[in-house]
Amino acid sequence: MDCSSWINTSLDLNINPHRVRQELPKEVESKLFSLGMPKFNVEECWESKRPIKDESNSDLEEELKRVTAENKKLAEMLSVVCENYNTLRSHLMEYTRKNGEKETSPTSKKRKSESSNNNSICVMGTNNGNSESSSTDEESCKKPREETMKPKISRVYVRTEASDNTLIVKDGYQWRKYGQKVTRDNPCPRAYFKCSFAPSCPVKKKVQRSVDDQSVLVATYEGEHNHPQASSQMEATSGSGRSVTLASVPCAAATPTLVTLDLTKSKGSNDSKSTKTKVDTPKVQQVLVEQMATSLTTDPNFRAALVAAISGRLLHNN
DNA sequence: CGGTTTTGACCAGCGC
DNA sequence: GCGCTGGTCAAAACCG
Repeated sequence: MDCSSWINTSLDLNINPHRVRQELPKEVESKLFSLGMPKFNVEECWESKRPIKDESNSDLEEELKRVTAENKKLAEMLSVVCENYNTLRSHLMEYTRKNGEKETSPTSKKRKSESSNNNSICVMGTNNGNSESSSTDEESCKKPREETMKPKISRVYVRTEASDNTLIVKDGYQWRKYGQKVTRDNPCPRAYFKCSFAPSCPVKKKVQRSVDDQSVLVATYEGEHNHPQASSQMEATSGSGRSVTLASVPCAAATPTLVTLDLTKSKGSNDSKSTKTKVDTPKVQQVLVEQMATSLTTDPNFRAALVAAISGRLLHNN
């Protein structure tokens, strides 16, 4: 699989309000650049919007209202983006379902069934400790007979640093490694994990590096957790390592509410539990991600609002 | 000291 | 039946 073309779609608006002004522009600029947006001079934005020191209170209040309105506008745009994402995903599900019908050749053999029983695919990437994910979390649509007998299996692709040799995929749950094996078709060892948060939790996880791209970890989950996620919030807010939970987005400095976009829990309205979700074709994943990125980066309103919000945020925090 | 990781041994399924 | 392979077990080592 050629994963080198995966696109970083992370917005990562988790701006630390206490960060000094000089640090932020580079980070924000790099994030926007990773979205394909042309570089813009944040300093200019900053300078143009920075209030005069002896500005009156009325001006500050007006500025506050403006920033609030921008935040509201951004929130609306975010909801639109989410809707677009769900629409795209439903289209993807429809596409994969049509393709999947042609290749449903269930086998009774245990080992061979593994490759044909992957009904949920997640794609993640890491970038400087921040994580993003697009995921589908569907129920199996295999024959009911098999569905009742086999645990739910999902597969997650995690892009890691090339120098990262660990087989750790931080997904908010607590795992205990119980085995490691070198398989025949992959020189990299496969690690076996059990969920250790709840003793009765039947979920198991296998983690192995991709044969084609060893910077990509392939985590295969078997079963469903029978307990709440233990540390998703902690993982999301810490921003360390690889996490399934998407980056958090604080809304305002005065009220640091976290909006966690946990796409892994998207068993919502657009999900069809009877939809087959075998999405092993990287091209399909790439097209999906590209469409998402394009829909964001080509929207001038979104760009303008984002720039205004960031600069306004800097202004507000100063 | 308790939990986790490591790692060799063991077991079961499958193909020949 | 035998060998190969993937998955699991369990004792020892490790770690905080």
